[in-house]
Amino acid sequence: MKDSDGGAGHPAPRKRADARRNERTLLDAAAAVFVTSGVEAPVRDIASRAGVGVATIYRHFPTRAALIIAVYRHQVEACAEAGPALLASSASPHAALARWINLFVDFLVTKHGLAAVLQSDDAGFDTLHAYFLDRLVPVCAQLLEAAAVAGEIRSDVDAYELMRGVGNLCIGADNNPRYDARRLVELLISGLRLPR
Amino acid sequence: MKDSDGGAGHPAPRKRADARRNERTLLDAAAAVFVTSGVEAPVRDIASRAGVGVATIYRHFPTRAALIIAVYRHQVEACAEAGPALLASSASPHAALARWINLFVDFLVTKHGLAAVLQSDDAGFDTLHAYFLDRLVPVCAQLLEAAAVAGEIRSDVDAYELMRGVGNLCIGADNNPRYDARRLVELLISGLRLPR
DNA sequence: TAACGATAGGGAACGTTGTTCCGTTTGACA
DNA sequence: TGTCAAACGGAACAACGTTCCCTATCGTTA
Repeated sequence: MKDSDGGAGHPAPRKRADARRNERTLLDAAAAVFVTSGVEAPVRDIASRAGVGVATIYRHFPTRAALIIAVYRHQVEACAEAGPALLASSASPHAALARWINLFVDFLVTKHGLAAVLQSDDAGFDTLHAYFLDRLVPVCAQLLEAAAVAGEIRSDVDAYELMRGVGNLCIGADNNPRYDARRLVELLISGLRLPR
Repeated sequence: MKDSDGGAGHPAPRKRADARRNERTLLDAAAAVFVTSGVEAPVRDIASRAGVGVATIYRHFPTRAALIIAVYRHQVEACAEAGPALLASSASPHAALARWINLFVDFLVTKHGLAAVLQSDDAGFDTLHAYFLDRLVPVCAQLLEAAAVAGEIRSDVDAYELMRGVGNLCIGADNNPRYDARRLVELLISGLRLPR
């Protein structure tokens, strides 16, 4: 975790005012374009929406993954932090798990194309991949562990695999009335129950 | 179903010999390139592998979807026909369903990138999408119906949704030792069981 | 067998994307 | 106010899908 601005950051020479202004402008523009055209919208679209040149995007966000991470960082953090909270407030670990997964699914299906890009094996998205996984897999693992200890689910489920699976199920879930990712994820989660 | 060649096809003026030869050559080249570079390999790669110009590809296969369908048609047909056979030979409808889904998963995970393209909302892949769905959803529906009648699974599962879900779970399953689509699909299928 | 017309082919050309480069502008500080 | 590094804009490059047009070839017929 690097200090973004506040604090006594010695090696952070503080960027120029126009640079910081443009960074904010770009984040807003990207967020807006992502909503309408998906996270794979052309770079030029984002640039022109922000009123800057394309090079400015690359200067601030060296890869598209970095831009996507910056746009959604807050929501991912919130999701990650909700895990322990749900575990504390829910009736059972399995209920907490189910609700947390729902949170994640809600996040994904409302971000046009994000789920698809998240599973892409394009090398450019490696850091995006890594960020989501690093942040969320441990939370998922904690919930799985608690539910397993409580004897509610089988104990041979890998958190990484489950997160990938849930992410996959969310692909194409937007604007398709015949495909409801939530329902399938529920099915998957109920498949976690101890066979008997 | 249109007659490919044999039979008394009146409106089929029989293509020129070089055209038929190139079509076969292209199918072979495409199959080979798909194996090494995935189904989204550059058109030029396929053309040069076949020793023809790019326009020749478009003349025979107007869209990439058409080419993919042509390459995998046999295997898809075999999978579709295996459904009723499994239903007849398995101990229970649920077992038949599980085995049939496994067949489908095995097919998908061995075709580099096919699962991803199958769920893509790119308009160019609509016909590919439609072909797979038209051919396989009815088979799946039949198996689901039989299992539901036998009281083995819940009856509120939509075949289309299940097929999409299984297809989604297969995305990125190749060359990733930490992600086993088969395991997750099994979880999903076991989630189909009647809650009790 | 030679000539002809339609069929099919090859590769250049076009449009769209991501990415990089370079000359110009601008903010920060003395 | 002058200087200079930081930041900018847009042109330029590369890779891709797709189309176009001229040429080569096949099948037929005289």
